[in-house]
Amino acid sequence: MTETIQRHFIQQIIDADIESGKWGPPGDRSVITTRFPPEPNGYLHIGHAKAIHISHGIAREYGGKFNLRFDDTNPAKEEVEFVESIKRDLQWLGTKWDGEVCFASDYFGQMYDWAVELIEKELAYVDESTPEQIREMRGKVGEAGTDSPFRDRPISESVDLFAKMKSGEIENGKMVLRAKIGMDNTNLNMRDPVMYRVVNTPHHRTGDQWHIYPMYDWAHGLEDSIEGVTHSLCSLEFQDHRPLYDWFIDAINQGRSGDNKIHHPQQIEFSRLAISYTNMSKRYMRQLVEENRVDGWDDPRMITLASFRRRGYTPESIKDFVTGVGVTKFNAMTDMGRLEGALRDDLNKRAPRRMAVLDPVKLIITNWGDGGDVDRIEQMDAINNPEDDTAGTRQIPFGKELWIERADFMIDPPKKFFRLGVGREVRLRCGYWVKCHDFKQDGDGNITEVHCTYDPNTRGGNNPPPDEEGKVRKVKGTIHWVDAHDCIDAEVRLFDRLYKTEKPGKETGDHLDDLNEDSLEIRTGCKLEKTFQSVTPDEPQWPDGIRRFQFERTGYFCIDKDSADAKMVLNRTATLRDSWAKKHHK
RNA sequence: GAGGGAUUAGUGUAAUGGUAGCACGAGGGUUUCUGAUACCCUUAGUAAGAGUUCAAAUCUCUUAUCCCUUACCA
Repeated sequence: MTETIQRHFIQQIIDADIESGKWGPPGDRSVITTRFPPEPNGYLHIGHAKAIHISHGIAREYGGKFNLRFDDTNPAKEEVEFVESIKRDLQWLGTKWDGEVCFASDYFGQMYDWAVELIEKELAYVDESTPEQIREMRGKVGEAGTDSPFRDRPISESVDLFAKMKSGEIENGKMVLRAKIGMDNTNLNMRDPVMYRVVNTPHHRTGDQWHIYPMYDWAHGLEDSIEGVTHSLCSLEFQDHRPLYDWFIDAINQGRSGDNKIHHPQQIEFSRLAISYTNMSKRYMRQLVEENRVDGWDDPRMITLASFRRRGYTPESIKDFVTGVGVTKFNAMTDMGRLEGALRDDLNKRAPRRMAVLDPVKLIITNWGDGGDVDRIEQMDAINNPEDDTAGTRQIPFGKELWIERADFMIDPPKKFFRLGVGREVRLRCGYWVKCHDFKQDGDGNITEVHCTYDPNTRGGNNPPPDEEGKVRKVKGTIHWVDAHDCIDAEVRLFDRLYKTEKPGKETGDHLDDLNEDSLEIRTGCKLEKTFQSVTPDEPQWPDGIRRFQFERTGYFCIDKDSADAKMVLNRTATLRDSWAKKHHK
């Protein structure tokens, strides 16, 4: 059987480029250069992870280069905090950029010179119209715009005014530099687009050195060109900008020849990531943070990379997920469940097992003290991870009184309920088999105690020996537990989706209308096995330092940054799949 | 009312004129000291119509639907 390696459409374009020698000697793969160009105006989210993965993956695959470049062309919205968080997130993902971090602001001088060149070639002019007038003159879809009265001003006048804009003599909004392309273009982006505007705001890197800042369309292709990017990969909404991207580079190259021509990268667009029950809008996220509807940019319910990290997601699972969604031009809606699936796949293999009771009820073994040793504590062997032979074992205490999960006992259980009820027997994971004979309730009918007897022949969860007739007693269910006198109290945070609709904000236009008010449940008084914190030398370490566990039968958890020695705080990363619950919700 | 993209099982994604596959989901089963995991089985698709061709998911045309574009944001 021949294995066909599937190539997505961008890889196919690059394969063809390499064969034809478009960027260098035919067959030379190392010329391929990509970049990730975030604006430092917010935190990276899972959608960025897709973009990073595509561009970075291509550079690595071809043995080329991958740049991290901050597109810091708007000082009004950008902050150093975001530069730092973006670098941190990239490092967490395991994405290594080549060379030094790049900044668009490092190219401001070069861009300015090129802009002057365009003015001198009569391809750009300074416009003193107001923003409103410019919008008016741009026209509408389907009808042509009108020329600005400043469109044909003398070159020298534009050169002088542009210099004044640069030196800070002009107020915000009074003047812009525009490209002279044509006001009747069917593509509105091409109707004499603004190249520079005046922004008299200090820049987080260049301070007050500049008073004009380049617009995205003018800047982006030049940044790519300067860095020798071959394939400038971006999302679908930039398709209409590609003609402009090309126009600006062609305009600079107009009148140049040979080696004087600047490098002309190729922009290719792919569809951005969309996940049900979330919204990738930075504006929405910012609003949630600023209005304190969540606990900061790394609130575990958000979809920033920082929030996934805090919630306990692994970088590997995020990479697996974005790999799985593929690279196309189709506006796909990816099911949230796929992300959880990728997480479970990874954590199932790696997360050490522990026992924890989230909603505790006391279980009392009434025959425990029959030999007069009521306070006896036995140490039970427990396998740290059945999926990982190298993870070793640990010992956990077992005594007369245990905590079990409230949901594991029913007064009047249905036939298929494989847990406790009066007259039913279950296996306590790594412990003994216990049979229930009684229970206690408080005045409100809540269960307060479950009374059982244990079978000494079933230690360590093993099956008891066959009876005289050779029949082996069996038990259908296994439940988890924690020794009541030797355990740790903890706060556990359970998360549900932040939004209750598939496309937040779609219906009313305001995403806040779709906010799930019950997205956070804080449980206190949860009981963790005493040994939960002690990592045995056999157990794997997490490279990012986040401690992750599987609490058997309840899900994956990690230690939150709010934890202190006196108060343990855990986040539930994800539940385990639960076919029992699924069946009974129907 | 313009321009630019897109449309393949429920979802996502392959097949680039020559057998429509894969993954997830869903349903069922086996195994099991986690109702987890693992394994097995089942499930269902080329948006509609026309044309070119020996042959069309693939090329052409028409229609439908969805997304993007009317910032001195990126």
